[in-house]
Amino acid sequence: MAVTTRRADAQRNITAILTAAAECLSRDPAVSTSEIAKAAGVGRVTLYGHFPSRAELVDAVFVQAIATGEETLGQVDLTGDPREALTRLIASSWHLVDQYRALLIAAQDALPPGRVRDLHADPMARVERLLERGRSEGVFRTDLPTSWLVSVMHNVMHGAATEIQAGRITSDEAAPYITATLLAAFTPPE
Amino acid sequence: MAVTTRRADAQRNITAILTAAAECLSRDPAVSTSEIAKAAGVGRVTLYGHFPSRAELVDAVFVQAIATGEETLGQVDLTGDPREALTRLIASSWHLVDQYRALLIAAQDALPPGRVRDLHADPMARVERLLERGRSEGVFRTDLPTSWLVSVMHNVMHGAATEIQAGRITSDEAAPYITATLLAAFTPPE
DNA sequence: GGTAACTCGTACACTGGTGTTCGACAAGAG
DNA sequence: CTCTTGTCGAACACCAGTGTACGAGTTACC
Repeated sequence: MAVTTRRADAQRNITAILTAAAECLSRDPAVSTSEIAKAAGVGRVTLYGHFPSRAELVDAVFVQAIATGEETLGQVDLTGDPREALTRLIASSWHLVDQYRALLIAAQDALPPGRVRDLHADPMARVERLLERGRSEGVFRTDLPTSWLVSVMHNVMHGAATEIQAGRITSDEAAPYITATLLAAFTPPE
Repeated sequence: MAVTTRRADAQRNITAILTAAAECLSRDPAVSTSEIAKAAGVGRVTLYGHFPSRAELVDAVFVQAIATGEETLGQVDLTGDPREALTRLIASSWHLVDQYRALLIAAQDALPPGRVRDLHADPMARVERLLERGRSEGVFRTDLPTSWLVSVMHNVMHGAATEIQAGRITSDEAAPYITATLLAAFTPPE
């Protein structure tokens, strides 16, 4: 986009809308554009002036969320013992999962099918790489496909987010629970 | 409800609506009442004659689904080695989870909060009982709360349903994958 | 066969969202 | 200072769903 030609206040509003949308969508995946505009301190018309449709706004927010998530995850040390690396990765990523839970739902029913998965490609690849390494070193099981293990990790983390929201576990317990569960699940049988 | 006073054709329509709704909601959690009525071969007005609102219809369908599920699960032999009992339980329940996936979503955003969980109490208790027994026999881990283990089981099964729908695993692979994963995850550490 | 129960289609009122149009106004860029 | 760019609120058209009202027609039950 020709951001350079944009006037300063326009640019300011765009980022205001983006951050407001991120916050609103993370609370309620079905927020109306009106509420997002209001939260951004901007008229609804202005919002539509920058984002042609609700879907494109959600997409932009989602892309941004993935980007900042990637930044965090990129700093995690994935070298050394794969089990310890996985522990570190869980500690960082489960928080993101918890945070962007509702946003993911919003993306899933506002964006065309496949789009969500495409944007998840990078973070997914990171997990896959670590799991593959662990498998080749005999630390993680190889009797199940890597994609399945990734799915299990994903779902257990989401489950933890649900449990927290329901008040059945605390935020502090989540990471250790997830770690204990996944390390056991990924250990080779016998 | 005074089913006895109902005329025969009315009773027929009610069950037709119920089964049609079950099928439609299992495909798309957001189907309109019009489509359900159409699928049941009934006018929309007739539907509203029997179910005062969409929510009550969804509730009725959900109650029915739970009931038939309970019937299936009730026949599973949960005695003997807890690990083998769990394997049998997974074989029966994961299919139900897969089948009623969309219906659950429909229930979650049409029914008052807590209602879904209330109706799940029985199937949940069955799982808990088995896990508790396994724990007391030293076969399942006790370093994590039972409720967490139930949650993990739930989420892994739902994940499998997602993977199937995405075409990444086949229907046949699901049960063995889930079993292998959960048995490992539930095994006491060390 | 009469009657009460039920069904049907059409039509309507209502709700809550999306996206657009208009014209007046404000603010940044050069 | 001027002109372009952007903003604003109000209004509008539109869509899709829910739930209701009516009146004519049909079906089961006794």
